[in-house]
Amino acid sequence: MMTAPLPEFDLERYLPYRFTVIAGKLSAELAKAYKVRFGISMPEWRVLVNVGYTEDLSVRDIERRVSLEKSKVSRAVSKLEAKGYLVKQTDSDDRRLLKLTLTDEGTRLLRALIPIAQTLQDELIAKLADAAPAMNAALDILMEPEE
Amino acid sequence: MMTAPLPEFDLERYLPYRFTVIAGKLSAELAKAYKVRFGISMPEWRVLVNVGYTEDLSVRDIERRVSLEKSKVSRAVSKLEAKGYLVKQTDSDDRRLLKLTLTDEGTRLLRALIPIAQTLQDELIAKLADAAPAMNAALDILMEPEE
DNA sequence: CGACAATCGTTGCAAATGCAACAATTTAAT
DNA sequence: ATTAAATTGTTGCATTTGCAACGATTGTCG
Repeated sequence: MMTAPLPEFDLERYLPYRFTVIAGKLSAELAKAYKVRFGISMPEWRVLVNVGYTEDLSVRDIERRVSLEKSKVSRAVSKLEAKGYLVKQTDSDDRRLLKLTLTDEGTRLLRALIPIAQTLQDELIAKLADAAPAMNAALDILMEPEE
Repeated sequence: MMTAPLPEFDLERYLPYRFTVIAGKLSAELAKAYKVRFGISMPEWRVLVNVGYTEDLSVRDIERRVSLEKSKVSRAVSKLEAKGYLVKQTDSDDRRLLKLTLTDEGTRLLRALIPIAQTLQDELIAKLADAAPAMNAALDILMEPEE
């Protein structure tokens, strides 16, 4: 007995799949460069950027801003602290919170990392050419939180 | 002594980051539905789709098509086999290769999974509205393999 | 033919991940 | 004020992941 035919479906054009593949490719390039040359993982990089540009962030703040699970943030922060790139202080107003601050060494590291990220971004934009603005508009829509 | 200021950088607008976040969101929805209702993981889903629509695929074929590491493919295939959704046969022409085929039960499962995926896709397209075609064009560019 | 390289799929193992549980602290409720 | 509920960051644990090594098979080149 034959089973009924499958409905049409093209994985190659399927959006969640496409995003996963592209995200993997894009992050892999950066991840490799950072890991090899600086021993830094993607979660650590994201934490660094956040702490670098905003003062006295907490783990929870970062979790919210960067869609990074708090356990991931916590571990990334601990590693960065162990490497001397940032400092944890407990907030005196609310002692559940941490105040995270880059050390000078952390700032130096971040200043080395950013041009690499920026170059990759520039290459992508160049590759996309005309399509870039429309794509960014689309990404804006997809980034906004569920209703 | 002050450290030099950081170059400008906006993580929120950074493409690899944005893709990672969006990919995570989109896949998470599907992954949860599939895991809860069918006990199927994302790698298993991708394998199912591929085997469902093309005859006698090998592990290597799937790896190539779906940017899924061969160890991931191998494990997904084994799990699907254990659940009775597909069958492995060694290719008689080249006995290093496997010929993967869905069982009837696997076909039934896939037929249940597809509408769920399709609905999600349709919602996304609706949400994107005008931006959809341009975004797909951009994704095409980003999907193509490195030079 | 025969040695050597290449390819396929699997597996071992260390590292990364997700999730729930937890202690510490703060907030809310009665 | 006292108890209960909620929040923050950490950690334990099971699962997943990535990567290299491996056996098995096939291809290449003398």
